[in-house]
Amino acid sequence: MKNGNGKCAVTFVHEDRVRSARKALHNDRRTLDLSETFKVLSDPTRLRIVFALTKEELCVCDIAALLGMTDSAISHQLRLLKSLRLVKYRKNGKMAYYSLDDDHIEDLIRIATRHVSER
Amino acid sequence: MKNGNGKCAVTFVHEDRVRSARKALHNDRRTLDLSETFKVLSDPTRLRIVFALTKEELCVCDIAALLGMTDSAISHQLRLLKSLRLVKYRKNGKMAYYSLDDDHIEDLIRIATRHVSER
DNA sequence: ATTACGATTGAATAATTGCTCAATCATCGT
DNA sequence: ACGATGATTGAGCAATTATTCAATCGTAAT
Repeated sequence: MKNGNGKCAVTFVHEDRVRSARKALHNDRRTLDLSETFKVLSDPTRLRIVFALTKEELCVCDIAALLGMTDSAISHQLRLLKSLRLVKYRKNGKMAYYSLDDDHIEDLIRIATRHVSER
Repeated sequence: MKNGNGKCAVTFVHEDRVRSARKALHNDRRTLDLSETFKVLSDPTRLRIVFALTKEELCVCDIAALLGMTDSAISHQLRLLKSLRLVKYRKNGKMAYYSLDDDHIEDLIRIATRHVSER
């Protein structure tokens, strides 16, 4: 008989290892928070925004000019970055000045850079 | 007249800052590589797989049992993780044993964890 | 008050993505 | 050789997502 249900025969699983590995799992809330943090950095546009903000405090308009995109597109992405606390902003008159909110972000980028440049 | 093209009036951009920020941008290849690395960690299922593999070397079947998913779904995700060199595997008979390929991954998770747990 | 402009927002669209299902491959045991 | 099993693969579907477009908000200047 074919093993049609897409699951392995339970008796052949390494039960001890699975039980041990289970301890390394986080709760759903934590797992989701982590995945969202990585997700916000998983878009090239948002990454470029972050790169730019490591150097300078910029307004929406600056970033749009720098990346050759519309203010609207940038504003949408900044809202995401803001909601996950990667960037913060201050308002001055009509302008909104954005900057990085968290030192960890640069660390994340540094390590990921090391990962992609090796081998 | 309304500013209908979605762009700011160029004369009001902070040209000096934009020029400075431009230096922080990476080339497209590097930016894309980085974003893909973050993207592979941006899915809860893949994150759980990585968590599990920090503790134990596991076969596809083990991971499927641990996460309560089909072998197929896990295999698809492992292929992604493998293609971005987050995991490696060795074959032994019918089984494929997966493990983490890179120390940086655990660093990434540690720092991201710090980010989400603060504040 | 009116006008202009930087910024934000919501709806719509096109593209991407995670999973399922079914088929297939590779290997082991008989 | 054959059947069973772990693993892989491709097509297809539902859900998510990045950007555009148009409308709107808030502030500054006249």
